Amino acid sequence: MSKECNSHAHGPELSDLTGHLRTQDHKITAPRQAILNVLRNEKHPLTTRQILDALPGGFCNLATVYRSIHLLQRLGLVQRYDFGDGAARFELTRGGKDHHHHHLICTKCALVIEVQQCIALDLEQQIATGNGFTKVSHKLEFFGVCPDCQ
Amino acid sequence: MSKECNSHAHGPELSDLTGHLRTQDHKITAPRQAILNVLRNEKHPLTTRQILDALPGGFCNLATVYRSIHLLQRLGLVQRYDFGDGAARFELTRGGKDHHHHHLICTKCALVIEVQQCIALDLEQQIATGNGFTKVSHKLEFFGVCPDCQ
DNA sequence: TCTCTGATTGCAAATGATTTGCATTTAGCC
DNA sequence: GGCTAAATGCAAATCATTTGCAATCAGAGA
Repeated sequence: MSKECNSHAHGPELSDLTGHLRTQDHKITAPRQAILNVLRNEKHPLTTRQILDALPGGFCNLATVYRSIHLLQRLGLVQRYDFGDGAARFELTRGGKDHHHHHLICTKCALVIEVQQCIALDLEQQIATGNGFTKVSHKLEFFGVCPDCQ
Repeated sequence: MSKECNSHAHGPELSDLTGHLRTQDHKITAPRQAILNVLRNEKHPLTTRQILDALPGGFCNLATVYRSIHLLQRLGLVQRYDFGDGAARFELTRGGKDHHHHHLICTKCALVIEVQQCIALDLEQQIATGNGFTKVSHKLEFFGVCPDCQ
């Protein structure tokens, strides 16, 4: 099948991918590149099914999307989000691992807005030390009804 | 089967249940009372399966647990939490709807610690007005490795 | 460039959480 | 005590996700 995936690459992530993959004994395959490109063109988290549908017809299997996404997640290139429905969503990690953000999700129409502020980091540290936990992280998402749906 | 469910009732929630249910044309059934009692004796959120297992053998069906939990949730008596694994967890709403809290979960052993502080409420309001959203809520959970698992 | 080998993929079946259709039972009003 | 809509049990359906296995492929080395 024809590769449209890395021909019009833009941004630094594709080279990140190749770099990260290579250093860890993983192969740079067409599905992985294609999935990464889908994520690069999206500004909101996608479910695995949405990723699959965004790939050119029959490009790869849903199982491969799952496996690739998990790999990218392990490498820190992809971030997982949970919006409270049963499905995990994935978004490209942009601007380094430290740049984290949250979302405001409309419970009626599923509109997603990025929330840049994060106030939980201080509390996170406080909670970590207060309870003797290490490697502390947090998940924070906001829900509501957007102007159009009110 | 013998009813152990509301014989040793303690705390205000059971009367809350009966009150809430009655005013909305819902029936007070043995499964609903039993499920509520399980939740009253637990201080951390439970999955539907854990609720079922905590009920005396074969007391009711898993489908009934789901339906009851959803009803209790709609009535505001039960709160849903997501710990990032695939399963929803449910906890009794204590001390009125305003008393909300979060959790610190060990990613190794699933130990759960309640986090009383909540710093997201201010931000929640700010985000609501800033984006024109109404009925804004949020989900915030902390994850880490507990002292025993380090 | 050719070969080799372990990593990766596709497919289909398994798993686990959750929902649903339908016939039967039951709570609570009369 | 009987009636009726609501609730339950059961089994099957649905949806997200994982997994076993045989076929394929990327990339290192000849």
